Amino acid sequence: MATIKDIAKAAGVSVTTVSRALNGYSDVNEKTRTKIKEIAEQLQYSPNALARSLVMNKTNTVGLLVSELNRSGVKDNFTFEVMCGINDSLGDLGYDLILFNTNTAKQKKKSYAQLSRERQVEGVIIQGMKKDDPYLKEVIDSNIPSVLIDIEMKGTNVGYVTTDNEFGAQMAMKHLINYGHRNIAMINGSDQALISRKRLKGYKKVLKDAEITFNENYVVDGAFSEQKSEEVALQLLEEHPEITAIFCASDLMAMGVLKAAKKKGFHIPEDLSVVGFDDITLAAYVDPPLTTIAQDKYQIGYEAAKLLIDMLQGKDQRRMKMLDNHLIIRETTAPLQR
Amino acid sequence: MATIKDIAKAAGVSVTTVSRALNGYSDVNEKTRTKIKEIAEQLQYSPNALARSLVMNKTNTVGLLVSELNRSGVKDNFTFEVMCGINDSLGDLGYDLILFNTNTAKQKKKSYAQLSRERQVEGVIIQGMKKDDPYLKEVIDSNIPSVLIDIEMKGTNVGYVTTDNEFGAQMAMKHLINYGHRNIAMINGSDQALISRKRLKGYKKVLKDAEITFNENYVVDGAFSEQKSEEVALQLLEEHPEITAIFCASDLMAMGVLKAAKKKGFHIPEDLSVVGFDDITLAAYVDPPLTTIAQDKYQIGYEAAKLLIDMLQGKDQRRMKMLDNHLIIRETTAPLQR
DNA sequence: TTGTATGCGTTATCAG
DNA sequence: CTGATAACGCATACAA
Repeated sequence: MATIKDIAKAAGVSVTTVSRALNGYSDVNEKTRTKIKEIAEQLQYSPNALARSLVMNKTNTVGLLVSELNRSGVKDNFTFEVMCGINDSLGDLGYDLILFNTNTAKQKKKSYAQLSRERQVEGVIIQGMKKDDPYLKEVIDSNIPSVLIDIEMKGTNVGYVTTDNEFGAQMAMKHLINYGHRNIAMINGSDQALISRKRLKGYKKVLKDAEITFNENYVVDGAFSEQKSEEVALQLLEEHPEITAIFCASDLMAMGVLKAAKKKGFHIPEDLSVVGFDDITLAAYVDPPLTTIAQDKYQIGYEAAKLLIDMLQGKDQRRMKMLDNHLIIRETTAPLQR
Repeated sequence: MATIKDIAKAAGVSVTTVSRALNGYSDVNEKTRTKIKEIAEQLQYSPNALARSLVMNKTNTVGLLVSELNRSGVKDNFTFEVMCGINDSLGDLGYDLILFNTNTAKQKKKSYAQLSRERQVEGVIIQGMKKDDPYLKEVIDSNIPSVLIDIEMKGTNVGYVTTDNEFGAQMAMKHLINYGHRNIAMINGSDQALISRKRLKGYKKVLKDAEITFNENYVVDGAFSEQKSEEVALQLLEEHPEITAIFCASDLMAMGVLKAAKKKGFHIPEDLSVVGFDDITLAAYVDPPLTTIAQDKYQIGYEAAKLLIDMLQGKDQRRMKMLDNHLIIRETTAPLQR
């Protein structure tokens, strides 16, 4: 636990000199510097980031706020991959990442600004927050630089990163239309999520372009849940036997549809084509492997961190970043059988 | 950015009094306290954890060091689930978690002790480290309280959390033996991992108990890799057609075996029984669903954090924790066909 | 080129 | 019950 003081004493100089020598200032005798460096090494000195941050008013630390980072939601590795991207990006940029441990109970006790200020983070990346989360308003109102993932909201100090959900949905739908499908249903996530609205928009757009009348009964809410989707899909297929394809706003929901189809004795993809969204790891492993719109989750995280740091440095004025998705054709889609 | 000073000024008292009032000391007039609290609220005050840590010499922060927290290794959610457990546990205990962003290049520049001291963490949890990682020695040598996950090493300030790998392997093997199998192969992970040795030990133990001679040609190295396992399994099944069951030291490797079996036209589980280890999310989704030894990954993380904090508080003398595993029978194992 | 003094925001000691 | 003062480890303006 050697401090700058110990080095100063050992080297017979003042702490000032040590500080400057170690931080590469030019106005220090090279002999002195080498001597100090040697001693520092000997003593296994490493600067106390706390003290430094305190005096410099700069922590080089970013907070990560993940709603409900717990047992649930482990099934899709979305969160984790984003996190890896964030971590790598911050590493490249010389920042550290601190995980905000919070939950609804704690949120009531401490405001967003308090949480952030307490830990003296320079900015925060926020993931998995619902649109109706009370914290969201605080985020916007606070002047803490923040980057939201998949929530398109901007403020003076707030930016976001997302993928092109609308175009992604269009790719999925075009794929189905090209395969001759016309009675295409959609299992969407909750309305609360912006991505749901975007994906619905893409769905409608393609229908319109293909001159297919939009049927609102064809769009049901799967709440981003596998089980819920299984239920609604079962009902949907029951009520509308003419449906030959389903576009799902997430892979997890698509997996629910697959289960529903199996229960009804449907053979996939011959009797029903299914397209998912996300390309979670499971997508390639379910039976049959899922055709889906792949999001580059790692990249989302990487760009989010980059955007945040750019914002901190006043380098980014747009405060948003939209990434491309792409279609992965596996085995849950097939040309329409006549 | 209100500080304790601002409050003191606004309340017309000294900073000392503010500090004590806010920290719940008894020796402060209740009237003064309420007044101070009001002002604090008004000013949206929250204490600067940095300053506090500096003077108290206590950061309430724990570091998490994950080897290669990047794109690779995302396939199994092991790391992530452990992390969730750590996060929750630390939240319960009032600690924060900071992610150490490190890689081999950075490790060369900065020692473990330096890394830890720099960030002033009170302790570190280490996950996914190989036994031959040069950092490991540093961990042991440093006096930084550390908890290793799945590396059974103890030191004055070093403890570990693991699951009962030997017994887990025994359960897997007993299951196969009970099904009548006698020619049971094993695909193990790399020798570098302690868990591999433990699992091998369990494998041998059960063979011995069942009075089956151990055949060293039946044990091959799958390097914890799906692809490598597919290769070695293919060769194994080629050379030893008498084998009717394979115990794999990880689910990922078991998935490789499943692929190999498919290539050979084997029907699972009729022609070959397969047992995995870990119970990663994919295990339930591969075709057919994998019989495996489940580890409670979340719990591993939870206990690791708990152990670390206990160690910090001098509460734990044993410095180790072993968790139970359990067998999950799915559809890759069946009674031996005669 | 080097040293002295000051301050970052907080808590602890001790005197009043 | 309250306040002045020192201290934590470091960086920096200013003086020498």
